[in-house]
Amino acid sequence: MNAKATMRDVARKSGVSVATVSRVINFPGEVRQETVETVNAAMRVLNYRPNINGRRLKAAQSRSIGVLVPTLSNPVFADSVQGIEQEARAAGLTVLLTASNYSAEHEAEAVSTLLDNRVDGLILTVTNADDSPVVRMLTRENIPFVLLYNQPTNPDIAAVSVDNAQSAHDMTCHLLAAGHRNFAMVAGRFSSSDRSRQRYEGFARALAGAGIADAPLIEVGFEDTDLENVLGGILQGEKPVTALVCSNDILAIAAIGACRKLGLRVPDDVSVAGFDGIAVGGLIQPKLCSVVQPTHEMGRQALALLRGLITGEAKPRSLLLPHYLSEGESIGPSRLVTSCPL
Amino acid sequence: MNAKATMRDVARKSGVSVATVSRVINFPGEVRQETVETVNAAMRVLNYRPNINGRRLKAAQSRSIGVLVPTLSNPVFADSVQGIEQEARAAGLTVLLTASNYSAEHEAEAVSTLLDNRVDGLILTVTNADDSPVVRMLTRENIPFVLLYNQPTNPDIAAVSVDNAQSAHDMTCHLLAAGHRNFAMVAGRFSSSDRSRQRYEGFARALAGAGIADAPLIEVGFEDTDLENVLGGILQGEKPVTALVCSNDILAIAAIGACRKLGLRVPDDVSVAGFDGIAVGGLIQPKLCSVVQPTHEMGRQALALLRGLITGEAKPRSLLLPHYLSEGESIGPSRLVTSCPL
DNA sequence: GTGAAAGCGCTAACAT
DNA sequence: ATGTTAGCGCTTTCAC
Repeated sequence: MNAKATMRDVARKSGVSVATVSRVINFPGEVRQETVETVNAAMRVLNYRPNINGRRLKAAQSRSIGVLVPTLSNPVFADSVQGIEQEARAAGLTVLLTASNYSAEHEAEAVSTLLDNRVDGLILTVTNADDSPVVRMLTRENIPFVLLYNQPTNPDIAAVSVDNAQSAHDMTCHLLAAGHRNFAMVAGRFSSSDRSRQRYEGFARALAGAGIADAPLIEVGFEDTDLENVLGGILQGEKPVTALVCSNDILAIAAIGACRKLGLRVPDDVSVAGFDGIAVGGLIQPKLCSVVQPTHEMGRQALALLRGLITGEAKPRSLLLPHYLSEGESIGPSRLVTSCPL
Repeated sequence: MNAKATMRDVARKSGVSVATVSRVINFPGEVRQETVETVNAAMRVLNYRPNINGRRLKAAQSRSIGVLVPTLSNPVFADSVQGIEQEARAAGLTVLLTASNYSAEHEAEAVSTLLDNRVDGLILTVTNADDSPVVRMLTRENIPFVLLYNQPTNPDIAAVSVDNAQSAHDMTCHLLAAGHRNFAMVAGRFSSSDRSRQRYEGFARALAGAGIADAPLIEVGFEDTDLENVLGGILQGEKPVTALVCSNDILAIAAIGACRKLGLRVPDDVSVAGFDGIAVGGLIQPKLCSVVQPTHEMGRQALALLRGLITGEAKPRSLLLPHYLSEGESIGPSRLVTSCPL
């Protein structure tokens, strides 16, 4: 039925030319008031809706942006997408969304699809910002883009993140100050997340500064929710770990669950620290101690920066947003501190 | 620099016509092998990328779909979007995402923007499926769409959901069976969520069946995370509520937190039930007892149905997917059950 | 197997 | 203030 009225139909119906209709839509000020009304009436009657594809073809820009995140299942990403989407809506930009499932292959494909869609720019989280085919492609093709959560070494790459290494360092020092000496880190696969690696580096550096060199690193897949087996060994050995630093909150929450199953109390027997500061961390028992990132704000800022890049008003730059340690009951003093004052 | 090679550039470079280039892209079988290779080579050299807007303008369909959810901050929506996105990617469809923040006004605007983008169809969760300007608009404009989570009365509207009333009924019966007689429901604003209302109806019906008529209803905004004040009254009065049914898991988790702050133990003093079955519910202590919806699968099915509607192979229909009660420790016997066998 | 040309719906000179 | 017209990049008859 409603075979989509075109501008011509509107023009015909209101007895003007298509140019005038176009003007009514884009620059109503340049058209006589009376004509404007006639045309608007015709549009309403015909239930006219401009075909954005015609416009885009002409304008050579789409007023849309692409967003690529590893997954929406981790609230840290969902929240920033929420922030991006809000800002984008306010700016009249359409958001095209895709997820990579932490796979570098999917990343490349997904970005390619986004580019096929002629997005004006992209916001994305890649597995490894310092060695990314996607980043190279975008740079080569001269497409405005902003990395989110990634913290690239190259300062000429636009990025919005927290200082991953530094914040992991902070968290580790916090645990050292609580008397812990026996550490382990549970980290998402480095090959899937440079953030995870950077956080590990901060962790290791803090320990090195305290003269601790033997903290085990446990890399896990991002789907692993059952940490019981993998943690059993280090938590129950003869030199049991008392402080578990996790590279994100999802892992931390899973770790707390695993501890419990192993009959260990958190934080009495083992302290658990997380990363990201997702909302549920504050709702669980014990409240999760975490490095809080301003996720929503990061999304907004990423979009703001991207808009600048698109218009050419901004140059690519790395934004390091402030992080902080949330208060939380998942961290306590080391049970092994007996007679050894720090 | 890279002023975007067009099909003409490729044609010129490879000494053929644009028609042939187009064929190489769309029907390589119809072109001589040798030509195909020449053209492909030219495309590679020129770093050619088809302009989808030209194609869309011509084809009058966009191979894109719009997705509208209340928020991405609730995992129940984030997860289904994840499911939609996965399926869409597999089907070569682009996803345009927007959020309404539970506002009917935003809904209308957002859908309008999506339609401006000439999406082939939409998947959306509206505040009230039975009285929705958006649903009317889509129906009028004859745009394929599938409601997600909404459970409309009209069976001719395509929808994918669980049976909200029935599942709330199930949950309430479960609590009745545990000996509870003093109920309250904590529900998201009915004006923002028809699901919430439907769940309340199931709740009320179950209680009516048990001869209980005075269970308080507490409607809260979707941003309310602090339930302490609002729950204090009913949990500590002279006839304290022992069973709290919440219209979603976020509320339930917040409710458990509130109980704790009020000095009440869950489930010893008060049982708390949730809705949705989000993953974190299984990670908190006590494990949340909830009505589980197959969120991811619902997203996938919604997309599958939408695809059918778009191609015309399917007719609109309401899909009711099975729900189940998760095991959880947030529900226990009523502490008031002393000598009163059910 | 390949090319010429029309046209998708829109915008923007340019003309009146 | 309004109309005419030439494309934007692509697909698709229809010829050859």
